[in-house]
Amino acid sequence: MVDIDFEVEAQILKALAHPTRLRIIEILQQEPICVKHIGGLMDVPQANLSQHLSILRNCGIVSCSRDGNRICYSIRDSRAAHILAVLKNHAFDQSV
Amino acid sequence: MVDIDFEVEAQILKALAHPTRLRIIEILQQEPICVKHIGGLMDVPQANLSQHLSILRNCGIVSCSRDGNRICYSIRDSRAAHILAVLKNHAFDQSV
DNA sequence: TTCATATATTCGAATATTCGAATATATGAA
DNA sequence: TTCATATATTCGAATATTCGAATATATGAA
Repeated sequence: MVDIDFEVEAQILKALAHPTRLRIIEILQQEPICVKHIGGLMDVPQANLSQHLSILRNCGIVSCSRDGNRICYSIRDSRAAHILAVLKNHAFDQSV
Repeated sequence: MVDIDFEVEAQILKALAHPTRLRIIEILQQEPICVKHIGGLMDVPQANLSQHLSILRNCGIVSCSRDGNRICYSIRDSRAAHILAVLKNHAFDQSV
């Protein structure tokens, strides 16, 4: 019995599984944007926002590039945006 | 600034964010199936499997119904299957 | 150089998750 | 009733996550 291992996939989901990080994905989905601007949309302390961005970066969900003073983030793994879209559908198979 | 709250969505992802639980979703996606049969496909101790099923049940991702001795599980929130499908595409926007 | 601005990192306490071990519960058959 | 089978729950130790506080780093402007 070959057990398909969803280790990596689970890691991706774990990285996305936080309200703040889902919100970040929603923002980045519109357009690449710098940390300052993300913070302006989110009411999360800078250090904490940076921590969440780091988690998304470390598993390849987002990437960033420096532009002078600013660091601009964008979505790198398009599955993140797709997953967010699926979540927003909240379609259930059967009714409760 | 109205902060859209992804609390519930994050909970769904957190419930899915485990290799064993993703594997369960993959199995249930084929057909509803009882715990014994799931265990037969997974090499996970019965008690642990039951714990994972409980997590999926508690957030509405799967539902179950008793059939005599057996308890048959099925996917209730179709987003789970969709998210698994998205994960399997592992399509990246840009190359590394 | 010095300073302001933008961003990241480190640390640690609080909290949550994971999983094995032990046990409980429910059903069917004898 | 008793027992086997199927499944769930409880407990606790190990580990991981979260977040604020403090601090570090990088860039641009003066």
